[in-house]
Parts: sequence; structure tokens; C-alpha cells
Amino acid sequence: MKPGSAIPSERELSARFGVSVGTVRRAIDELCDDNLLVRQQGRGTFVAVHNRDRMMFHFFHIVGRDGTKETPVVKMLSFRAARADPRESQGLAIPPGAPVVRARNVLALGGRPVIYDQITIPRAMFPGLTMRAFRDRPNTIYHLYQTAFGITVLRSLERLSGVLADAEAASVLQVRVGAPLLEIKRVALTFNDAPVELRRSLVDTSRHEYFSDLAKSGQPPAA
Amino acid sequence: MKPGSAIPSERELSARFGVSVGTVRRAIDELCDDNLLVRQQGRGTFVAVHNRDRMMFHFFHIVGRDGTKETPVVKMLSFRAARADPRESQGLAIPPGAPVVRARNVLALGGRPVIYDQITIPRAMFPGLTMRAFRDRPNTIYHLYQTAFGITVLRSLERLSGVLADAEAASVLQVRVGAPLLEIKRVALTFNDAPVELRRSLVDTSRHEYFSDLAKSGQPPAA
DNA sequence: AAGTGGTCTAGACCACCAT
DNA sequence: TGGTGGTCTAGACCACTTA
Repeated sequence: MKPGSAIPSERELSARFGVSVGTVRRAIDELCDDNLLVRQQGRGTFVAVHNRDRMMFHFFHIVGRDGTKETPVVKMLSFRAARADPRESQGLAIPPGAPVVRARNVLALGGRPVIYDQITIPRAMFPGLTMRAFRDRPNTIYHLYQTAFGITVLRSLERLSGVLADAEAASVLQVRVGAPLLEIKRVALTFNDAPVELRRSLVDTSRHEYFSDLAKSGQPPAA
Repeated sequence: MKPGSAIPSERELSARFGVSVGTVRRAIDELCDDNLLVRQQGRGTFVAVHNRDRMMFHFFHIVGRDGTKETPVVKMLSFRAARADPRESQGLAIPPGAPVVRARNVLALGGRPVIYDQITIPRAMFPGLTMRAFRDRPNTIYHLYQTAFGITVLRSLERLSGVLADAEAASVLQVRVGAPLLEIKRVALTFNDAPVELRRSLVDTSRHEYFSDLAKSGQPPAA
């Protein structure tokens, strides 16, 4: 179904499939949990769209030291076709040497460069993607994936480390070489946990932090 | 109710409070989501206990570079009574200068020191806590909080940064001064999001990483 | 076999939103 | 006012555990 469109009402679905409304509700509940649908009381249930609010809520975890969250200003630094190196082929589940696109962005917060993103996506999933479309997109990158290529990013796995700024990162983030940075390696997943995008972010955490609210996880182990 | 004990069955609760079983179920579902109860089909529903599996699942996010999770070997380095400094008083919501305990642990993975924990707890919440009880606890720290002081840690907020090893951290973690470390500042919360414990962890991420699965968050914003 | 949680039914009523 | 999702009822039946 198309992102943004409404799905049939709970009563109609229950009639169509011969199950009770309560069962339909629980099925929809699960799809909402998986970020596929969004309910709106009194209006209907809609296929989720990757707008900016949604991206900020689900996929952007950098906050100021005072806890405030700010929308970053993105500037593209490069956009190049390449062949997948071993790490990329493993992370994206594509053959070694498969065509990919590598892009680099710098994200500014409060007017200062804070995040240096290195993005890799498989060209096979994004046929015809151009540098202009990538750079001049009107919305978020994930919105572009969804609207132009029908690929919806549902969740992401992130692995964080502490690293030192090399010359390149130091130049982009305007810190000295050897300054401490936070490294975030993210794999973005779509349906069936199929990998869509590999992203390495280097974050200058002198004025910002990565915020993690591990409130609710999966099933607790047995007692 | 006591941790580990069973709560009345759904049918009994529905009769006692004059509501339907379905309503009882949803209420219990919420408490399970909040990590307060654990269901076991065919056996009953139990008040959650902070055992080691549970701690590892909900509160320990350091994994090897290959993704394997290993139980750390904890060694206490120090345990001292002190007065809350401004950061501690703010983070724990206690008056400045209020009595606290500061403890330091080093956690080893694969025989190597990897995590240097600096823990602060308010003495008022843990009356009579001794160094021996803290060091020689048979289970996890959060299990001790729960069984000896009736304080159940339900969730935690973590803020991550990249930092450089100072002389103290370098000595504890056996890295050189200036080596990159991952800093994790955690506040552990109990009922009503009341803060229980402040913890600063310095992690040597040369062989390990912080793993974050942001699968399911709260409510998505409006479309 | 008896008791538990897990799933489902076929409704009722409420709160919210659009017209 | 009519349609939507949100909550709740009073059961039925199944899967699992324990004795």
C-alpha cells in the first residue's frame, strides 16, 4: 500500500476477513509497533510516512548537553559510485564488489559541524539515484528512499565506540587531530530485516551526546 | 508485592475487581511492558526479579566486535561515603551535600579490563549498606538493591560520548593515556521515574562496542 | 485433571474528527 | 451526524505446566 494512504477501517477489515474487530485491532497494533502504520483517533489508520518528525523521533539520537533535540542542517560533501568493499558487502548482504554509492554529509547543530556521516547504499536497491536527487531532496534521506524507490526504513541497529579524530574527520568537524569522537555504525533495515543502508557517523561530543532511552525491550528471560 | 512471588490469576483478579478478564490482561500487559511483571504460560504471572539474565538483557549493552554478549567479571576498586556534589545532587534529585556512596568497579570481559564504572547512590535510599555487602553480593548490584532495600530498577537513561583516557582510567583499563574511550552516563530509575543510581562508565571499545537496538519506541508523531 | 496464561469472538459504549 | 479509533465486556477455546 502507498505510504500516507489510509487503510480500511477496523470494522471493514473484520468483515472482509471474517475475524472479529478485536483481532483486527491487535494485528494493527503489531504493525504500529513495527512502525508500519500510524493510528489517528477519529480519522483512521495510515501507512507510515517518513517525514522529518518521524526521522527525528526514531533515528536521530544526538541531543545537546542540556537534553534539547535540534534538527540538523545537512550539507553533502561527496557522492560517488564505487564497488562494495568486504565490510560493505557483509553489512549490506550483497556480493563483494557489487555496485554501491558512497556519500558523505556533514550535519551542523547550532551552526557548528557536529556529525560526519559516511553512507553506503547498494546501487541495485536505488536504480537511477543521482547526486542531485540525493543532495537536493526536499525532505529526509529516508523519505527519499521511500518515495523515490519504495524502500521503507523500519528500524536500525547501532554499534557505538570511542575513536580519535583522524585528519579527515578533524578537518570536517573542525576539531584537532586526536580529539575524542563518538563513532556510530548503523545498519538501517527494511522488511524482513533486510539491510538498506550502512552509515558510519563520527560525532563531536564536546557539546552534544547520544541519548538512549532503553525503556522497553523485547521479552524478558524466564525467572 | 514481593519480587518473585506470583500474583493472583487473571480470573481471580477479574472477579475481585469486577472487571473482565480481557481488561485484567491488558493491565498486566502494561506492567509487563514496564518490566514489573513476568508472565509464564501455564504457571502464572510473577513479580519481576533482578536476576543476572534480566540485568544482562535490559541493562548491559556492551558486546564483542563479533556481537557476542558475555557476562562481565566485576572487581570492586573502592567504596566510600561522601557528600553529593552538584552534578550528583541534580542527577539523583537530592539536596547538595546529601550523603551518598561512591563506588568504583572494573569489569573484565575475556580476562581483560574493559569497563570502569563509577557509581553514586544516595545513602538515604540504601540505609546500612556496607562495603562488604556491596562487594560480596551473590548476584547483580540491581538484585542487591531490590532484595536488601526494596528498590527495583525499572529502566535507565544513558547518554554517550567519546572521551580520552586520563591517567586514572588508563591505569584501570590498561590503555595508554589519551586512548579513545566510550563514556556512558546512566541514571537508573525506579517507580515514577525516581532516580536511584548515577553511573559513569568508561569503556575500552578497542575490542567491544555498545549495541543499541532501537526497534520499538514510543508513540510516533502525527502525520 | 486442574489451573494457568494466550488467543479469539461478537458485540457495547465512549472519545474524537470531519462534514 | 456518521465514521473512526479506544476501551471494555463476558464469555469460548487452546497451549502449556504441574501434580
